[in-house]
Amino acid sequence: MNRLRIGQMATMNYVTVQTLRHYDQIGLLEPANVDEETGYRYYDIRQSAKLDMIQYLKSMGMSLDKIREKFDKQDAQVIRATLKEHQAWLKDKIQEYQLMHNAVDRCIYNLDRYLRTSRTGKINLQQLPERKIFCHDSGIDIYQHSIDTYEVILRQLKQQVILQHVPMVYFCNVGSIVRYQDLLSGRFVSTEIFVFMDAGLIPDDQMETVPAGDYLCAYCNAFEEEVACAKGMFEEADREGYQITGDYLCEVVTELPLFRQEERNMFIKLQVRVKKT
Amino acid sequence: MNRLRIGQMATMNYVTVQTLRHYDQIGLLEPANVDEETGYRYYDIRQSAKLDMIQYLKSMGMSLDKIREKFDKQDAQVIRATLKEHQAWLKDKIQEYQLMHNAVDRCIYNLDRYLRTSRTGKINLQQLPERKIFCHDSGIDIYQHSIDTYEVILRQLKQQVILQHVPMVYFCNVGSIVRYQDLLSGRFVSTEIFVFMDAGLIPDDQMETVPAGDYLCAYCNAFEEEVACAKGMFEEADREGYQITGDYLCEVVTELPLFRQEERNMFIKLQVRVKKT
DNA sequence: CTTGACTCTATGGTTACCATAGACTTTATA
DNA sequence: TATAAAGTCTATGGTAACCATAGAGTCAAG
Repeated sequence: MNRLRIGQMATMNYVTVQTLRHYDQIGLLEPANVDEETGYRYYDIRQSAKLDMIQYLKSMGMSLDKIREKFDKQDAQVIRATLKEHQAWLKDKIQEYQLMHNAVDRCIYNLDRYLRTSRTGKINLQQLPERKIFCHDSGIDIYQHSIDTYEVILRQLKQQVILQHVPMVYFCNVGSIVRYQDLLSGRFVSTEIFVFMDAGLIPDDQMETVPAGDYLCAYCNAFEEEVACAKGMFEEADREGYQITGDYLCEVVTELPLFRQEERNMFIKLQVRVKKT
Repeated sequence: MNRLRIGQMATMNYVTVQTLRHYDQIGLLEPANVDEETGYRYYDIRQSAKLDMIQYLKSMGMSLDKIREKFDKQDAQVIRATLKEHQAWLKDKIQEYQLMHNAVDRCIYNLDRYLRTSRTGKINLQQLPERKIFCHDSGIDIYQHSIDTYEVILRQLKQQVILQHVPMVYFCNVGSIVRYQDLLSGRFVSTEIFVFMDAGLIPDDQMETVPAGDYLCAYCNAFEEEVACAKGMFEEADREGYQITGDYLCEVVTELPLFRQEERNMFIKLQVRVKKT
């Protein structure tokens, strides 16, 4: 029982022959003895204990390198510390994947909204919850410039977002803002763009709050249609007796360079906070 | 603005030059044009949109291959389906890591128990919760054989466990069982070994339930000490007026081939259900 | 015209193996 | 005992998403 050939050792432990050879090569688990002439590896069944341990640690997500380190250092306290460390790493991983999962959720939600609303430009009233945004002021009015300039400003925002260690998943939900003051005085200008964020992602004082409330909303399919569509929305507000009470937001709901290749293809949602007069 | 060199494109988008070159090589994002003579890549800033999308999908955990597929097929429904599929994959991942996290938890708990109890052989009464086990009957009495035979039987259990698609993390918490009937008739024999499992891992009828209740427990450090230690425990039960009411379990709490290399080094917990007479 | 910054291709590295080829060894069968 | 079949050996190249490096060529400014 203590001269198992590699194939026997492998089948007994439900691993492949290559795996055992690999562990030998990296010095993680060396056969009990090796025939010098033929190079044949012979294992002792008691080495299964170490192999079990390897598989056990591996199934906790530990790398073979780390596992070997553990076998090298034989101090229980050091091992405990490594386990703690590894546990923290796993917790991070879980959070990371959770975040991804949420992102996919949002993506599907947005895609569905796009598929449903697709080509309509209808104006409607929506009750929207409080939202958090992270703003970037470029000092340049995007309505005075082409899409190229918009791209450059977006790059600036992207850098800001990455510097804040916010994952890229959030970057799909950006927008621009026209301030209430400017609206009142008839200036449709926007030098600020933003990205929607979840609370807790970055310090609160870095974020701005968009209040909950009634919003007049409209969807449109292209950057170029926005101004006309917004104008229509403001007229509708007037007709229906709504009074504008806050900033105007242009939210990029979903953008699919999937369809029209190589260029931004935006589905945007215009929104402005109102109250019934 | 539409003849950005690779370095400019890279810095604007917070990616490395190599990454862009890599995306070009695999045909995921090709530069707007390439100088045929020098091979220099020139990008258009509007290609940032596609790059954003790539980074966005990547941050959802999608592989570049899958992303490219998405760009190839341009059907929104197909994309939706892929997203759903990816979401399910992420959910699996999260569960997987959660399982790993629990495993590390248990491992640390066991290690601590080992470090605290280390060399004592004291007998004490513990209230233990209900537990689930997965049994394997080899037909061979492990107390009649050496550690080598025990290893072979463990390999059989391991195969059973793997065939049930139970992750290896569970395999660190095994044990052997002496049935109540055998105890009563004075036969200290064990042909069955088992692994502790969580409810829901495999169909309920594949698992056996170890009832909650009062257990007389003792720890010991080696396979060879078990029988003597168990005998001491039964005598103690007699003296203290406890009546044995169920199976005897020998649980391998933690085993650290970390310390004594190449061989199983067990820390085991003996336990038998009792009631006060 | 030179210098320094930039870019090019090609190669080897990362993890934990799997797959394959071509040569050799062991075991089982005829 | 000869041969066939199965097992084993080393060496190489592949996986994913890049990073690092070497050595050669290119570009823009002074």
